[in-house]
Amino acid sequence: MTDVARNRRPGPRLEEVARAAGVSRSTVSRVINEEPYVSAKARDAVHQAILDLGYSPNQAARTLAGNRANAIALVVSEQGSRVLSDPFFAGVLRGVHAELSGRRVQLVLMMTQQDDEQDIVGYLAGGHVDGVLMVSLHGQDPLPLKLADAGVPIVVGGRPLVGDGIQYVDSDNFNGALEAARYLVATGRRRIATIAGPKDMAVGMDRLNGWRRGMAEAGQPSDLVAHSTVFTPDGGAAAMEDLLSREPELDAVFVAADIMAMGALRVLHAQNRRIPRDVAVVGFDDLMIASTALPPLTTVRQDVEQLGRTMTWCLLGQLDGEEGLPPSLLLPTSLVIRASA
Amino acid sequence: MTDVARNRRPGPRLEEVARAAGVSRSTVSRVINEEPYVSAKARDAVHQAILDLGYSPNQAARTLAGNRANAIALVVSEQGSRVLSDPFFAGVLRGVHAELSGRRVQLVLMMTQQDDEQDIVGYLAGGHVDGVLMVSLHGQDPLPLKLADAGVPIVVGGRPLVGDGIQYVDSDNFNGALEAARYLVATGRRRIATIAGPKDMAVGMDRLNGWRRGMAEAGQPSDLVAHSTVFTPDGGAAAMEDLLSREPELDAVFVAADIMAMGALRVLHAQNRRIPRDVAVVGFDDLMIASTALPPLTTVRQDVEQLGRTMTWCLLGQLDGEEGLPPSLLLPTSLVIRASA
DNA sequence: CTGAAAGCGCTTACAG
DNA sequence: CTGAAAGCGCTTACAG
Repeated sequence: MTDVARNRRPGPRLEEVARAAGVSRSTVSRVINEEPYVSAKARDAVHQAILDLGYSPNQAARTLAGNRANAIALVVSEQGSRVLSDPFFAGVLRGVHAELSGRRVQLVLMMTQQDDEQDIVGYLAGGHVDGVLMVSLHGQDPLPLKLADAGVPIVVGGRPLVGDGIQYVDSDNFNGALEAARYLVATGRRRIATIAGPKDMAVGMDRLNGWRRGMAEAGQPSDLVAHSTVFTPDGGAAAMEDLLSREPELDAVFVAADIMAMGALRVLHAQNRRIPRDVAVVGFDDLMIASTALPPLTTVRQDVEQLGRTMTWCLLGQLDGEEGLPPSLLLPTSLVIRASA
Repeated sequence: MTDVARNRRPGPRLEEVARAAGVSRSTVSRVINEEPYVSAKARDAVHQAILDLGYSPNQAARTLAGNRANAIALVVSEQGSRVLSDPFFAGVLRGVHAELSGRRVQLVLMMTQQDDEQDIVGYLAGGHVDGVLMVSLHGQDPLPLKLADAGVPIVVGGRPLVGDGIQYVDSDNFNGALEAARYLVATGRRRIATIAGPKDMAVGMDRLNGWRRGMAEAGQPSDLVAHSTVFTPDGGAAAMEDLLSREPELDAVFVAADIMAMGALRVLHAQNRRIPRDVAVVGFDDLMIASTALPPLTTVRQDVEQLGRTMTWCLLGQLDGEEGLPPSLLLPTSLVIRASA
């Protein structure tokens, strides 16, 4: 292991602050932890001493004595480290950080590998963090359940496919897709297809089911479904080709992710279909690339940063023992109408 | 503050492991820390006990007793939280994580706000982490220097403009730009412009100076410089318009960032310049968008993940007190030739 | 509202 | 190679 060098901290200790303020260590501790029942006089003296001495409490000692880590982990369950470039992850991270700012809670970032899941559970259950935020890319991940079983407070981003009691926050993928489907129907489309995501991810299934519901409502067939196993432009392109060969007359496609929509647009262009005149295209996510696409993509926006924020306050709420927290939360989406549909 | 709930860890302690293995706590500690001078017999007994009991050491206690945090911080100095979506940051993070994996060192992510710099220095100098990795987006940031002064081991990603003794790792921006300039000269371009980055960022100046050197070598003028204050498509577009109005006859442009090159391409297309026939375009970074641009962008690739990895082993080396570490490091770039030049 | 004292779970000289 | 004991810097009942 890395034998991290000794790191002598020369700063003042609680003891010195107490002496400078003319109070006991207990009182200094109370002031630092913003506990009630400290006289204004004592509080002021302590604050002044802290300022004068440039005191910064030792977190390890606080954790050890207080049995509380003042840190939460953001665990990214990944099958390759490319997740980090994913706009979804970046957005969540932004939200988590925003929600944490101003609170004295540190964020520890962990990425799971295939092999070290045992270690991870041990570490996270070992009290090194107070709770866990997890974004699970494949819905079947057993980690959330294991952690919950081990008594670790956890909130998952994106509906997990396994684990009933686990609190999660997700975008309302079903209703987002339903709204997209209704919009296509309302604008006169009569042969509407969909490019769906992987079947083992809740996000994929929820969006597909929303679209299906929309078709059913309108009395339209819902046979034109092509699944892509990956959220990539190429996956979208292959699915689009498949759909076109099965039904050359299709006049609309709901693509369950903007990134796949890029591939679908490419194929439609290559086959000289005019967008939206011949084929209307609606995406999902509202990534940056949606607005710069040709033509600019009509899409269902999800607020990923809000997802991160919501996950964070849910977890902090759990930790604070707040009452009346919802078991899970669905965040609204909104249809952003541009030129492609 | 967030009063993070008590988190009773029910797991076994060192004490129990020692009892189960029939040795003293000291010996267990030595085994865990992989110290020499432990008999094979004792070692095996301890390992077995750890396994049987599912023991996971308490980090806070280790940190407190050992005066070592077993954690490093990745500090992102930001003026707005959009950094997180930046491919540069994502790449660095990926590299840091890759290099850390397998070592028992945690990564704590921190983002600085304008107002809390005092706190940050206090925290980081307070022994909560053993060292700091920092990606500083504006070169003038005083934080690296303050941390170094406070005795905190630090490695900066991207050459800082202030602070002499600070170890940094950067891509070789100067030589990358020089290679781009030479390529344009070699392919017969006679009126070569550049879109440079902000003057207060080392990355901007280094790439500009590399281009200048290339012009000087070829005996070509280096007057066609347009600075953009931001690395955005719009910034690149404005600079391109400026250049075109100053010199309608220009036949090449080296753009100091792919993201700005997108804007430059847009303007060139709008003015009906054929690329590369009328105007050759070379970018820098080799982002994803470079290969999907129209036409695919010839660009200087920098390996951002490698940057993150290198920063990390430099820091770990510092912490381990390794000898012969380079004061700073420049990573090679490479010209990726596509269709735009 | 305040202080003395015990204790959190480890590491590390020290002595053997 | 091993163990007994001190100590890391806090928090928290407990008693006042």
